[in-house]
Amino acid sequence: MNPIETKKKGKGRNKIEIKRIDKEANRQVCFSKRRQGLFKKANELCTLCGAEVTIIVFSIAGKPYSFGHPSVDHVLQRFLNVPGTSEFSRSAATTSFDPLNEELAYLCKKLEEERNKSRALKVAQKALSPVSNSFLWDINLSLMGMEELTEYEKVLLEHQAIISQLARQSCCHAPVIRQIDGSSMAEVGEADYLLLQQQWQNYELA
Amino acid sequence: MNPIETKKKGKGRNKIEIKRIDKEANRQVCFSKRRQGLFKKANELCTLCGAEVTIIVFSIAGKPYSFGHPSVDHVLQRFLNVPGTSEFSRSAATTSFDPLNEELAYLCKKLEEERNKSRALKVAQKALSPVSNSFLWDINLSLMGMEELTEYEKVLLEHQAIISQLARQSCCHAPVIRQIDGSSMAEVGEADYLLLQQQWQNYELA
DNA sequence: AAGGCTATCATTAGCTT
DNA sequence: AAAGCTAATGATAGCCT
Repeated sequence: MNPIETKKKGKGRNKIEIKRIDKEANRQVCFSKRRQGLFKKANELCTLCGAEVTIIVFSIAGKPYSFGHPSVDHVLQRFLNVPGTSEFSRSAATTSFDPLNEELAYLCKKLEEERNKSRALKVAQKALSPVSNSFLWDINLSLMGMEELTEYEKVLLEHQAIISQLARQSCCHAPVIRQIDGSSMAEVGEADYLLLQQQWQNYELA
Repeated sequence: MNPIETKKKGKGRNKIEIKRIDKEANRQVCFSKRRQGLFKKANELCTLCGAEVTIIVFSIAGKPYSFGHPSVDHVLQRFLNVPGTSEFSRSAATTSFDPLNEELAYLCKKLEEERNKSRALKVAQKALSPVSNSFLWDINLSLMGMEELTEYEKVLLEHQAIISQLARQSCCHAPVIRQIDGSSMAEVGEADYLLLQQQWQNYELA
C-alpha cells in the first residue's frame, strides 16, 4: 500500500476546493443541492433564533430563487426603510454628489441643530462622565407613550445609520455587514413548499 | 449502566430540536454562529456555481446584517426588476427613474421626521422629570470616538428591541415597564469583517 | 434529469478559559 | 463577552439507479 497515494474509494464525499466548478453538469447539481441546503439553514436560523431572513439567488442561467421569512417583501421593505442601507432605497440617480456622504452630512447637520435647540439639557450631559455613556441607561422608556416611542425609534434608526456610516468610513470599503432586527418563503419554483410547510408547522407549535 | 439513560458527556455537540431557543444567551450565540455559517455557505455557492446571492437578516433585536455578491444592491436591483417577483417591485423600479421627485420625496420625508423629532423633544422637555430622556437629542455623534460609538450602538439596539417589544404589546395601550439588563445585543461584527475580507479575497482571485 | 445512497468533510452545541 | 475546543450531528460529492 502506497502511503502517498491514498486513493479514495468511489463512494462518499471528497474534499473540494472552493472555486468555480468547470463541468457544467456538476455545477448545476451542486447549485441545486447547495441552494436547498442554504435555504434550509436560513429556515433553521429563523426558527431557532427568531430572526427575519430573506435570500435572493440568481443561478448562472439567470433564474431567480428566493427565500423569505415572514416574507421576502417584508424583509426587503424593512431593509430598504433603514436609512443608508441601500442606495436605491431613496434615490437611484446618483448625481454629482455622493449620496452616502450627503446623507451623513445632512443627518449630522440636523442633529447638530437639534442639539442647539436643547441647550438646557447640556447640563445633564455635562454632569455625566465625558468618557462614559452610561447615562444612556438612565433613559426611561417606560415614561414614554407609544407616540413618543415611535419618534424615539426613528432617532435610534438614524443614529444607527450614522454609526454604521462612520464604521464603514473608518474601516475599509468592503460592504459593511449591517444590522437592525428580526422570516416567508417565496420560492420562484415549487421545490421549497415542503420546507415552508415544515417551517410554519414549527411556528404553530411554538 | 442504565441502557435507557444514555447521558451525554459535557463536551461535543448534542442534537437539537429546530424550535425557538428559549434561553437568550444561547439564542444569541447560536444566531451569531449560524449567521456566519449561512454567509459562508452563500459565499461558497457564489464561488462554486457562479451564482449571485444576497441575504438580509434581521436579528431578534432588530439589527440588520447583509451579504451580497457582487453586492446587495446589485442583486436587489436585479430581483426588483424581475416582473412579478415582489409586490413593490414596480413602484421601486419606476419611481427611481425620476431623480428629482425621488430626491424631493426624500427631503420631504426627512423634514417631516425632523419636525416630529422636535415635537417629541418639546413633549419630552415638558413632561419628563429632571431625570429626562430628552438629553438624548443632545448627543453629538461626531464627537464620539469609535469605542464610544460602539457602546452607544449597543444602547440603541437594546432600546430598539425594547421598543419593538412594546410595539408588539401595544394592544395593552400601557407601555410595559422593562428594565435594561445590561446584556448587550450588539455585534459590530469583527468576525463579519473577516468573512468579508475572505470573501473579497476570493473574488479578487476569481 | 432527478432522487437516493454513504463515506467523508463541515458545522456547531455545549463547554471551557 | 469573545474566542477556542471537541465530539456529535449535519451537509454533500461522487456515484448509482
